[in-house]
Amino acid sequence: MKYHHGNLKEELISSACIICEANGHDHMSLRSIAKEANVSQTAPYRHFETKESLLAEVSKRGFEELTDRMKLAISKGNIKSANDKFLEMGLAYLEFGLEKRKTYDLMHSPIIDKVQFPELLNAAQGAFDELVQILKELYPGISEDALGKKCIKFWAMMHGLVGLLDMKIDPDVGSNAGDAMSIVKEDFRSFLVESLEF
Amino acid sequence: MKYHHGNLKEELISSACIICEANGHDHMSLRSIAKEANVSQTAPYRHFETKESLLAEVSKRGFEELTDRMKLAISKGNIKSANDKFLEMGLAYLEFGLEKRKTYDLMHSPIIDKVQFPELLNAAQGAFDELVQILKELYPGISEDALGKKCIKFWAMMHGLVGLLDMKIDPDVGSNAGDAMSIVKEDFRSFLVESLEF
DNA sequence: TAATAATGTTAGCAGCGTAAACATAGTATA
DNA sequence: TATACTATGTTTACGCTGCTAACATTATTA
Repeated sequence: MKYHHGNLKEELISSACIICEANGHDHMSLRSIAKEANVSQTAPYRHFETKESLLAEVSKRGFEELTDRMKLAISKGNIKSANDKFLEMGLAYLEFGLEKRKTYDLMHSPIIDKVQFPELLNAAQGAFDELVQILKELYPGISEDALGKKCIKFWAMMHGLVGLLDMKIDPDVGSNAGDAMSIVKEDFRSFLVESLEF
Repeated sequence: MKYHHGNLKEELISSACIICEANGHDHMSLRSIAKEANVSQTAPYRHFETKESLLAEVSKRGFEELTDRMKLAISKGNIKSANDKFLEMGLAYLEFGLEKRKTYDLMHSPIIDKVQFPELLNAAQGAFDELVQILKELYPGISEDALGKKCIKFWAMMHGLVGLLDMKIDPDVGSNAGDAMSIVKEDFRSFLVESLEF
């Protein structure tokens, strides 16, 4: 076992991501993360000023994955119309929120002051921008003001939906969350279609 | 100073409510609450099994206040149409969320497992039921299924809005949040009106 | 009045985030 | 190559936390 780990920062982050999704950010200690990496309790402080800044990194990766999923969803070959893209993106958002619920919670938790972490703010903005793009396609020629309001409305709705659906899904489903998702999917599709007609 | 406090449970709860809104639930220790009530650190354990159960009580009161505000908003003398009621209720929700942001965060925080606190679940349902009532008035003869979807949509939107607006309000406004609110109010009104036309 | 239940205190445990002092290894410069 | 410097690790320790156990006091009830 060598004194210098070599890749500790990266390992701490990915361990933190795993522990966060497994236990939730409120049952996650710096010490346990350090232990996972076979390193002393205070070693993380050579790479992160505070626990919060490590959590900020986990949150940032969450937004990056969310953005990737949203991008992927609208780049499938068979998706052509802006309407379909919007639906697929909504589903991708919902899927991420439900599959990675604990990470999603961290991403929206007030324990991290996003203003203090510009890169995190940036990553969050990246996901939001995907929605902006789709809505621009969906409502060509829409004014900036109206666009802004539509974005907020849909973003708020999707965010709220994750919270509500999570409450409603039978907790017994547990690890078999994929099935619950497929049950929800069709409902969500018609739900979003209806929203478009709002 | 008498040995028995007489009204400790109640005082602990109201102290907790104040501290929560002042510091946020994540900067709130049982010990500090006990100190506030001039009582030993472990005295709260005669009234609450765990810290979580005290927080659950704080959360419950939050939902009760929210429900009260929603009820009050639609019972004003000059409010007659279902449409106006809906608008006023939306504003009341938004106001509560922004004015009592830290409490609102606790109410939606995953650190409290609502399932373990039926009274809390009940209080949360109470607020939701207010929305259901208004939407029933707004869409008379609507099917249960369609009603459910509309409820979720609006609830999700309002919840999401609180999160978004809180991000956008200039942090410098600080204690003068009332002014920021009045700026937001008119926007929100037109925003909700537009939503109704969705 | 005596037993019991309710409600308080004191002492102490293990876990936490974090700071300070020190140890070791890799890197740049002479 | 020797030496200084920087980066990255460890050890130790502090004060705070939620919580338990054992004990003290008061209120209630038989």
